[in-house]
Amino acid sequence: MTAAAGRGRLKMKDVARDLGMSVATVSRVLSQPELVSAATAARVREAIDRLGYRPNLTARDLRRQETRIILVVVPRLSPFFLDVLRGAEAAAHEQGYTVLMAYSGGNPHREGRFLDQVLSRRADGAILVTSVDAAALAARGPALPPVVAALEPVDGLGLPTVRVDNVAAAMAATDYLVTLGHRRIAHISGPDDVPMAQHRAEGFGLAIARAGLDDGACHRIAGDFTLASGERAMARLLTRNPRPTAVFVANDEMAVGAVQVIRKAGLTVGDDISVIGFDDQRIANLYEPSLTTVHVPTADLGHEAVMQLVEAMAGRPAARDIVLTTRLVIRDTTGPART
Amino acid sequence: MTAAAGRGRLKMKDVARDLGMSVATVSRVLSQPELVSAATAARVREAIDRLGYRPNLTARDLRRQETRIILVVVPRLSPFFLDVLRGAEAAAHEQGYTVLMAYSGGNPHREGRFLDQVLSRRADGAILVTSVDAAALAARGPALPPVVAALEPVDGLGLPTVRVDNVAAAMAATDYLVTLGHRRIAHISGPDDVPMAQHRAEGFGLAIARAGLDDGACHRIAGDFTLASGERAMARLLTRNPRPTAVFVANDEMAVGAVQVIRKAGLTVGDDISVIGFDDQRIANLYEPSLTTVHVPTADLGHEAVMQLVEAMAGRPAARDIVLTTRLVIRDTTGPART
DNA sequence: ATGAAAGCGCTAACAG
DNA sequence: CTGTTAGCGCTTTCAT
Repeated sequence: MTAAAGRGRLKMKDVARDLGMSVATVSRVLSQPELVSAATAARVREAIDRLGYRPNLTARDLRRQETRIILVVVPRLSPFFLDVLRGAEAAAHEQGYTVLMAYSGGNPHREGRFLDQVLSRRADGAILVTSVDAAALAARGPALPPVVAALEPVDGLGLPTVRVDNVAAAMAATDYLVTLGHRRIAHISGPDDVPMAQHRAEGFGLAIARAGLDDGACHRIAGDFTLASGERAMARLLTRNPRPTAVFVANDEMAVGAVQVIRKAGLTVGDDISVIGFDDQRIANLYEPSLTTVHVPTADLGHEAVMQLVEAMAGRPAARDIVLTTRLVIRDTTGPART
Repeated sequence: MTAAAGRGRLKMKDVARDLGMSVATVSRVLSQPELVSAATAARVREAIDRLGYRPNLTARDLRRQETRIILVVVPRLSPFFLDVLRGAEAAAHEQGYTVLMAYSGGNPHREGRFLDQVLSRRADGAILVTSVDAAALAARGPALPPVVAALEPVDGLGLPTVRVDNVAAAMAATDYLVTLGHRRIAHISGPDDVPMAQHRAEGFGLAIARAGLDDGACHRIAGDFTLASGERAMARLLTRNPRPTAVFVANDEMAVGAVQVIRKAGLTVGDDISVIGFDDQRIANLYEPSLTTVHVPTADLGHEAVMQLVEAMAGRPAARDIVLTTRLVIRDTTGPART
């Protein structure tokens, strides 16, 4: 019993021979049954079942030059990206495509390898749910496969993009804190080299400047989007004197970490210190106190990205840049600045 | 630039012609460079880069009869399954395989279609992180591809399995509540038709019986593993008279829902009512009060499943049934029964 | 060290 | 309606 012995060894030829027919007829029963007489089709199907034949999709793909597979490349396996995937999955199913997901770990090298899978026709197209290094992508040569960027644009390649306006959303969130009377607002950002983090930090900076706040009092500390890094950043912020009265955090995970540290320090969140997160992940509404945060339509992003990809794969000109709307969801971690 | 027009359709033949060589030589540079002179190899690589050539993996797969791809089929896109995927991903990477993930939605039909992908040689093997309908699987014919079941066995097919002992773990959790003096212990289970849910419920029943508790006072209500269903189930349990003093819940999500309902009812969790969850997901430790729960080594399950699959694909006899250990993690939602 | 040629299993003209 | 045939792009003997 070697591995090969158990595999789908039977070929179409074997089925044809069993029936005394040509492989073309068997193939037609599988691909274009309307071209075959009902009686013949029935006989063929019976033989297929009886023999346990399975078509070799690799051969079919090679011949048809398409796979009906969409590859979704995600940088991390967090619930956030899962939501995007969920939306993509639903749209692909509607369109008769199968979604396979690949995990890049944010590693440009691995990201490139998955893109090669598409370039090499193992999938018809790809969605990059990530902020890829544009240089790494450009290095893959002039011949990019059908690719749609989701969440963040990939600079300089003119890739169709489905995203949210992180800069504007971060500004709106910061503005809200200003409206509440806060003057010393800190920002816990994501990694400096991640475009999404950069944009959210940029929005923060713009809002601070526009409000005319003292930039020196508005500290910025970088985390890495994990809860633990949010805790570390907040712990450092609490040592500043005077300490901030509000913190805008670049995602919900870090925001939860920040809230925990604030509470452990004996301070009251939403009163002593206000906190705003980003993404509106499930935990934002689940945690106590529930988190004021920026809602991002993750599933819609995935759904729309697939629709754009399907257009692109069909050779139709896709919209270059689709921006979905975010909104600030006000819950329990924000309140007026105490004077 | 002579290359610009190519648009990803370049074939090996085009590279060979550009160099005045045969395709065999180009192929060797890519697959078996040691058979080619260093000078030739360098020239070929230069041309490949210059022209932006990418090999067609579908053609290669067809010829080599292998893809080095492992398909991981998950029933739901929850963090729980993500953790399993994470472990699988790591192990596959070590072994030179690429993991692609497919989402079945628990739908046996779609599960079958993904299995067909493997049977049809689009992947070398698959891991079913789920509780598949054994009948649906058996119907795929005698020629099953290399498949390993993770989390739950698939009855009657003798599939290699990597799992935890849900029955024993559920018994241990329930026993702990008995030890604390609880006599009216309820169970919020998962869907009746999901084997994992069945096993956890079975363990609960065995523990209740062994402790000689009044079965009529130990209510069972089925949820669907979502937080909202845990809330609904707990709300109903609170209407029972006398109401339970402890609840064993089949996963952490539902347990969190249950805890929220208990608190909203003005009762104290861990004092008025004890709650035990299952899985030890991140939220179990994050939520306040932190959740007493059964730790499941999710990433290890994925890792071990891949290792078993690699063995199976190599034609080596894999272990039939690997059981990883769980352990009860005692946190804040459990306490002695009040007399 | 390199080239010529035979397929991998399937689909799609093109003929009957 | 069904059969014959020519590939899809690549790898791998078998020659040289």
